[in-house]
Amino acid sequence: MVRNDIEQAIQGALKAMGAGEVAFVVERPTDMAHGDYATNAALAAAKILKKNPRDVAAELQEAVGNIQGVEKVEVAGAGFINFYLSADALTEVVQEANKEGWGTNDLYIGKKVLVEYTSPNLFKPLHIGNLIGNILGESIARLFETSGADVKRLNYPSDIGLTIAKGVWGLQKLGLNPEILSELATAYVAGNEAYESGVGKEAIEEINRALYADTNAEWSSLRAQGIATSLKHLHELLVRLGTKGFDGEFFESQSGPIGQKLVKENVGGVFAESEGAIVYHGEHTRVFLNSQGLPTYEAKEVGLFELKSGAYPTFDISITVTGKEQTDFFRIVFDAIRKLFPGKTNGKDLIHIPTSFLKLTTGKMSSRLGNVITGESLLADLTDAARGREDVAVGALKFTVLKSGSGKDILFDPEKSLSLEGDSGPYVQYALVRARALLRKATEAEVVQKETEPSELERLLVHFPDVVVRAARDLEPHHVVTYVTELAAAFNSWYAQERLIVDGKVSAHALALVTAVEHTLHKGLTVLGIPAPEEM
RNA sequence: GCUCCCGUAGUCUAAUGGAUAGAAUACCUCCCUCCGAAGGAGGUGAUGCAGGUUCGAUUCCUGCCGGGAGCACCA
Repeated sequence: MVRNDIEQAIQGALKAMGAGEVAFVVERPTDMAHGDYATNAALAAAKILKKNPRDVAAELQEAVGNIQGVEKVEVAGAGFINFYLSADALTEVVQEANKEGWGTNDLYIGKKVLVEYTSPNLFKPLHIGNLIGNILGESIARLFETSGADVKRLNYPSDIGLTIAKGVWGLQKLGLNPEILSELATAYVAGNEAYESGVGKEAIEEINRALYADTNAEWSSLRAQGIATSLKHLHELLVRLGTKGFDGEFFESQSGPIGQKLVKENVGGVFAESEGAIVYHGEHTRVFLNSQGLPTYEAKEVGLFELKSGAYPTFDISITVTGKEQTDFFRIVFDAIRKLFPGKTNGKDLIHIPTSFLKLTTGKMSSRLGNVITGESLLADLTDAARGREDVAVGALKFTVLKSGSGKDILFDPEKSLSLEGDSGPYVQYALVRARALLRKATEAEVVQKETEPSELERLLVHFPDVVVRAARDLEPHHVVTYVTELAAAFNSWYAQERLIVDGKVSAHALALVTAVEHTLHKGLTVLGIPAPEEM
């Protein structure tokens, strides 16, 4: 790539000038008028060399000499050096963009990465928060894959505990069918109300204990049937969202006992007893086993790590995607896990990626089911808005979730928040569909060689691989969203001004260009997990 | 109270310490006899406040104001 050549030329020139240690970047300028690449090397070196930045820039400009693929080097502004690619180099980029490996990189080559996401409670209806985690996690997994990693997708559903007991209570009390999802939801709501109001509290706690101990065949059976129904539904919904299947599923009913045992064995070491509970004294104290000796969420994470590292002992990076309110929790729990498993965690990254809250605009919610919007109903409403196209609806939802940095709150107005116009999934999908329609038409046209001026499109395409690398490095899919939106806008603008097919003839270069745009939009959407429709 | 996160056009949002803070939406003009108008061209409009570091600050530091989250037996 030309960028690497530029970097090396600058590095060499700096060295010759006695400023070899200076840190500099070669990046895309904010404005295309400033060229295809720009560097701050002169600005950075000026201080060390005790010279005027513009003079240093002029010297550097001289020293870098000719670089293959660079047509023009200019000094601008306070001391920036701008590089303009030659028409040949841009043509080469278009050729590159049409190859299979376009947009892939080797940032995580040879790394094994575990991405845990979605992780719902199996007796509660899947809500928007679960969807957000799934959407972000899937995109993170794809970013790793496109950067060379061996990715394992993991799901960690909650299949035991008070919530499950509430559902089982409701199923039994109301005589509902655990094989029907809506009845499962009704059972949970009823159980939750009974628990909150106090009338069913004792009965539900009894069920909870019996489920843990597996001492009541009827209750255990209701639980098992409910879990099976819920899991089946989950997997079906995730297919509709475009999530690749999970490589592994670990359940809380497994992690609990394992974590309990591990914590118990390390009292006096990593853990300590305090007020009858077993705690970890980290940045602040957290309870791992409650005073009845039962594992808390913390201990279950310990058990989960044992399960994960047992199934994938050679992992390099372990990602957990959950709500951002758990950020502090994971800081301490990961700390405890490192102390408990020094050998298994040495040299490995344990990373928590926080998902944003979806803030619901008030007032509109009372007419809906309870006070949550289910993933199901959201998708249905969006599909209606998208004229019956679920792939467009999924695109709109995913785009909205992924377009801003992770952890930032999303304001969600069910009536209008998920726009299908402007900065949106459908906008990008539409540009792609247009490009594809054009390419279909062009198959009937005669291809001719014709001189064409390089357009803004080529100059945008250049940066796609760098954008993917940055997104993968920062674990921030929104960089890709921003880029893909920009490319779609540039293509729509091009489309309004230019004609690809004139009198049954197409220029070979223009055809390659449109193909490259199509390919790049497709790759970009794919890495985000957004559907790329043929027509709409 | 302690800790962490966040304040950018009316709204939503981008900017890896860099050039004239970039989009979208809403609002106001235009553009479908022409490869798909879920589109295109143009216009109005923004860094909470006060200091500091730097050649250069939306970005880093300090204080204040405003919002959110977490802080012992829930997950």
